[in-house]
Amino acid sequence: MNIKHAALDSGLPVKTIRYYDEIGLINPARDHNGYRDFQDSDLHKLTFVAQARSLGFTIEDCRTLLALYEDDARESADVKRIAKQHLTQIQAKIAKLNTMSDTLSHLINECAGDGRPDCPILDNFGKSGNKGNAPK
Amino acid sequence: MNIKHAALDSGLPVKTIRYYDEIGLINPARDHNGYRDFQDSDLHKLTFVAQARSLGFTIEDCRTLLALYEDDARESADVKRIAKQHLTQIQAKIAKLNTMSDTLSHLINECAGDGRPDCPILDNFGKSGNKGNAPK
DNA sequence: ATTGACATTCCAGTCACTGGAACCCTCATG
DNA sequence: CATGAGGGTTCCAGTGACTGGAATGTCAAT
Repeated sequence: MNIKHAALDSGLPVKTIRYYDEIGLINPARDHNGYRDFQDSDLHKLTFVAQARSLGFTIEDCRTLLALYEDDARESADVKRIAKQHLTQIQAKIAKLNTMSDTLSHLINECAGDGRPDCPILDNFGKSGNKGNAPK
Repeated sequence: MNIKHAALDSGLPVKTIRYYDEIGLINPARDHNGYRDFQDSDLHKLTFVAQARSLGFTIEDCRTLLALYEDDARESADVKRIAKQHLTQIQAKIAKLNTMSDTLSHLINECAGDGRPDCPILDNFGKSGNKGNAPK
């Protein structure tokens, strides 16, 4: 099966599949002409990674998860731990975005949005308010 | 005022301030020795950008917003429009993350997380489920 | 022989920094 | 006066996960 077919089947762009090959997530066979030749097992891996990526797992997580997927002696606890960690990160992101959304919504509501220069949004940005930030 | 002081005052890392100079967000004066010398106006800009960035605005948005901030003839409608667009993007991200969170929570709940290999999380990843994805 | 649709590799760019190397300046101390 | 600490400077490379483009190769059909 050629790469275009693999792309259509997995739902991934051709470029991305080549990239996954380059970083060693997959390792499809090659034809006499150097073209990649995808087997069902390669397709499964691509689908797997596509699913994991769509849930926001990093490539490195995908690598680990793929290894577990192929390991008959795996313990589901390992998978669950990775998933839980990732969920925590997602929820942290959501919390941060919700804070942003709230602040921004409030400012937008206050802003007349007309032809005059007065603007609570800009006013707010001009006032520090984040002095406590640790610059690391 | 030296860069370290500007960093403490603005809550931004020194490196980031140099970067903002490099990309032309700020343009502080220089001493005889080549050191940056920050005025109050530079500090205001840094604080402004720090605030906008903390709400997730891109650097390019910050550039536009800074220009509006300094434009006495601005129209608040311009600011509001940018803010609204950004809010929409934030909310789209939140929606996507919520979907991820829901799916992942569900899978985690189903997973025993013990020493056995059976794992609904991996099972789910192995099953396409995203055939409809447009690879672009 | 040429066209078109495939495929390949390699290089550069994205975004907003961040780390590190190599070096300069200034002041206080021994 | 040499040295060291603690500022500053520039430039280069790396991050994550692709994405775009150029230059080139392959294959079947016209």
